[in-house]
Amino acid sequence: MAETPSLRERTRRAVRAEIAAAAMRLFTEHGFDATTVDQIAAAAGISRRSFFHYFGSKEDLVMGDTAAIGESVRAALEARPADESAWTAIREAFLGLRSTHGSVKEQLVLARLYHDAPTLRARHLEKHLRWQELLAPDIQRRLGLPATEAPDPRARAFVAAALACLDAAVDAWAESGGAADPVQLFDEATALLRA
Amino acid sequence: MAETPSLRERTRRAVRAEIAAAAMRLFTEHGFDATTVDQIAAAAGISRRSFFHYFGSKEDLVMGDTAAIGESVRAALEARPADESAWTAIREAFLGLRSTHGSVKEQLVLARLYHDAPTLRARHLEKHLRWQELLAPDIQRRLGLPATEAPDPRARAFVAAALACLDAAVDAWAESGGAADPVQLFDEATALLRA
DNA sequence: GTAGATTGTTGCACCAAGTGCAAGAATGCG
DNA sequence: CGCATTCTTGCACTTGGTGCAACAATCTAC
Repeated sequence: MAETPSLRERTRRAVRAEIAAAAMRLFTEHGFDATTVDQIAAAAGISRRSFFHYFGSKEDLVMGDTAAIGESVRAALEARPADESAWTAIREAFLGLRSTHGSVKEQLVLARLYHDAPTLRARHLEKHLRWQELLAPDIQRRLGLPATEAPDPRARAFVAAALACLDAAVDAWAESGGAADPVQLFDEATALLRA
Repeated sequence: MAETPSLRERTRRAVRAEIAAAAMRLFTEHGFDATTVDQIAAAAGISRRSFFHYFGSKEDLVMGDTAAIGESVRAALEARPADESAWTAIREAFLGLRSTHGSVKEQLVLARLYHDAPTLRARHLEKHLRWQELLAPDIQRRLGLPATEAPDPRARAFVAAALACLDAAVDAWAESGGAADPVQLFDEATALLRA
């Protein structure tokens, strides 16, 4: 099943990983916004132009393939039992996100970056907007709303609210240095919304 | 009460209004992102450099003083009866937003701009992040959560969810061309969250 | 009205993120 | 080995945005 990637593909991935590693080093040291693409390229031993050959933007270094991750969340959501409630289903779909990216330590570093780099925060929120459209149709069904061409605003609001709970939970988890339980934080946040 | 502004202040405001008007004309015609600052400056009969003397950024043309508006929402929220529920209080505080900006027609144009200009959407979401911090303390009290130094993540999630409902409602209202009732849309969205 | 301080306007140079293009170097593959 | 493909790079350009300094306009006090 695992098609062996060509040598070119393998070296390409290796270079990508090297650039990303060099960038993360700089980001954690000087912050995301204070690090320029020129510095990253220099640290990775490539030209500025080549950097943009590997990553479409500085944000891409941190964010990964947001479209693919969004798709995986949608798939996880749609794989939940059809009669499961919207809240439960989206909760379980979100849980799958924990395993997709690197180690817990790396996730903490990323969460910290997201937390204090304004441009990253903005991109993060834009990503959630796209996810909103992606997840809304399934949620719309689970909420008992009739299927429509464009997503029902109520379903969109629901997904956005769930993502807001997720963000708040991850944020609080990052601020606690990894001590708090993000799943519990999420559950508490959603519980309070319904009270 | 109304301190007469100096001549300087009055002309400054007049110029600001002129620039904004010229910009809105270009925005509605070519879109926000496709309109450059140079074009706006040229249309307003000033230099590019002077434009940035009046507005800190292109987004400022559309967004107004976000900090001040956020403050007004916070004030409205805190002015609600102390025993009012979080949902009701924030709903009423949001209602005050309708009267602050121009006519309904202008609001529709703005909502449309927000809807299809990615950079504006991003700024809009960043603005809501700041409002989140602003409104969280009061909501935290209304939710019966103990007061803390940094806002409780549950209160932040609550405010973010309410803002998400507001956004969804305004968005759907704009898409309907002003036909739908945004207040009703908001109420339906929040009701569904609690079900 | 005029002198002087304040404020507004503008051009210039600069930074940072991107993008398109085309030349040249490196490299995988037959 | 040679050829075609791909990688890398430099260069010029766009767009938003900032700091600086010269110059013009205007307000104020005498």
